[in-house]
Amino acid sequence: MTTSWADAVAENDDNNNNNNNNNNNQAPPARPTYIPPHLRKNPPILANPPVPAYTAPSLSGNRYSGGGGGGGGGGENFVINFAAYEDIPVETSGDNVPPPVNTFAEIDLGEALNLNIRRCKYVKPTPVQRHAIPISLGGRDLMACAQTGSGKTAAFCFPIISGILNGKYAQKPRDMRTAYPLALILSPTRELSCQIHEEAKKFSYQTGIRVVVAYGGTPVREQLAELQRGVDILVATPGRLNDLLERARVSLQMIRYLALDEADRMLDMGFEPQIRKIVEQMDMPPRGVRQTLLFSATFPKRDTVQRLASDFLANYIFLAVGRVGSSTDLIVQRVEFVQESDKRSHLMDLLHAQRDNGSHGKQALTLVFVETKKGADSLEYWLCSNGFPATTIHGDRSQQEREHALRSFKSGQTPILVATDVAARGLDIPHVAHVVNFDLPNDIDDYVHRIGRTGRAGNTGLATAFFNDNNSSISKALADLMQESNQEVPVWLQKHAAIRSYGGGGRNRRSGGGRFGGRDFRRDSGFNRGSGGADNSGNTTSPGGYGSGNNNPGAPSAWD
DNA sequence: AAAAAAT
Repeated sequence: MTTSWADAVAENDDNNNNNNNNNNNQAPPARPTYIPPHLRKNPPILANPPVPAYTAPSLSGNRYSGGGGGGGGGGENFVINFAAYEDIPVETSGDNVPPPVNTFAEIDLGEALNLNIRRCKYVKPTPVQRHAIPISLGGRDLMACAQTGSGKTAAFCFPIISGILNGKYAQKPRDMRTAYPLALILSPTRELSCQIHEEAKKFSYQTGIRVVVAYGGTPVREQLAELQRGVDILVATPGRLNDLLERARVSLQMIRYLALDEADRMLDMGFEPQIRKIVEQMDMPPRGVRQTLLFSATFPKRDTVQRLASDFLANYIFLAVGRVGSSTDLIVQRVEFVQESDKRSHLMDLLHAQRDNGSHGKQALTLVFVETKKGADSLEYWLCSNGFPATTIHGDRSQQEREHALRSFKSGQTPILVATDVAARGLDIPHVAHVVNFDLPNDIDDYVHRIGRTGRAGNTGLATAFFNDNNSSISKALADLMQESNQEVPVWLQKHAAIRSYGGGGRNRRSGGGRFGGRDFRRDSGFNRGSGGADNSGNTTSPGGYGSGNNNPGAPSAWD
């Protein structure tokens, strides 16, 4: 796997972190004599490391670090088609929304962070970054909707890092056993936490800020050791964090920043109690005292947003970044009517055809989504025994197996990955040529997430769905979505959808029906809208927003 | 109903 410059230094850094121990050797919460992390470490801040070739700012390309998931792999850089998102619809609402910026230079993120941004070859902020960073730097709470890969991680990491570097916080309690992070980033899957951790480490390089990750499925010992060396930013999944909190190995009383990634998913049934326990029932400072940033890849349902916002946020700003209509062309979506019993042989046909079309002897990466963990295992077995090298990732596999499967897939060693929805969100897997929805999800947002694993970063992608009568709940939403993204909708699907919609059956429409607009439910406050954020003139739109053929904001995007 | 997440 490609090892980026930042990965290499990050590893070196691990051997050096005993420099940083004074993190915890400090007196109980008092006021100001806090030593910012970048001063703890006896500078020379950023003296040695070579700044790799720095591409001059360009309007057409923004280099991206692909964020190595699964413990360091995949840090491939890829280029995002920037022109495609100059015209992305953006909505903000709330009191006194700070105006967006057009360049990183306009924001004072500090020298160290600026240098790291250049090292990561981030040339120009993405739309979500242009809006979210000034809002966060302004100390405001934020609810942001933007798809993964749109630069969300940086959008919440930059202000957190900058805030910690500039902050004058009370000293951390002196405590040998307990770690006192200043920022907490929660995410719903282990692999996603890994990915965020990797990125946050790159952004924090040589700032003295310590980023530690904690997630389950792996021995707790090493994570405890890392925590004891000191932690400023803790990235975690809820289960393991709760465990650490109960053991009093982590205290949240110093938390200044709380970020929830995939916030809508985090409040799913089953997750919510864990999150609430962490946020409301431990020792975390209340909302308004800490700064809270919620990021969601899809537009959360109305009641979810309201609950989230009213419980976790204080005087927040709502930000929604639309999807790129034009990039939809990069994903060709097909739907085929396949009976349950024919699915396997049909998949086989697809894979054969793909192999015959041959991308230069190398089989293109194919990601196959199924509904159940059991189904994933049995399909993997069947594929393997039929001569198609496949592996699988789902929640019943050990963490080791999961990470191995991901690596093996990414490297092309096993070019077919059978996955449950654990892999649908957030995970950055470059070079997926084909996404097969072997089993369609019930929720159209999950479909959008899944197909978004392909067609990334300017590559074309193919998404094939197997549809049968078990999927009628999604037919209307699927047909609408395909229509919106200029795909060919089979007549049989249109008919199916028409039956569903007759008499108000279209309940499972894209969450939030009118998609853009009307999603900040504090209708009484100001409502701004800007196209690409160039102007943030405070225009008031009627709820429903982008009705007038603007640019197809409901379509899925390739750069999700 | 399924998936994810602590041991």
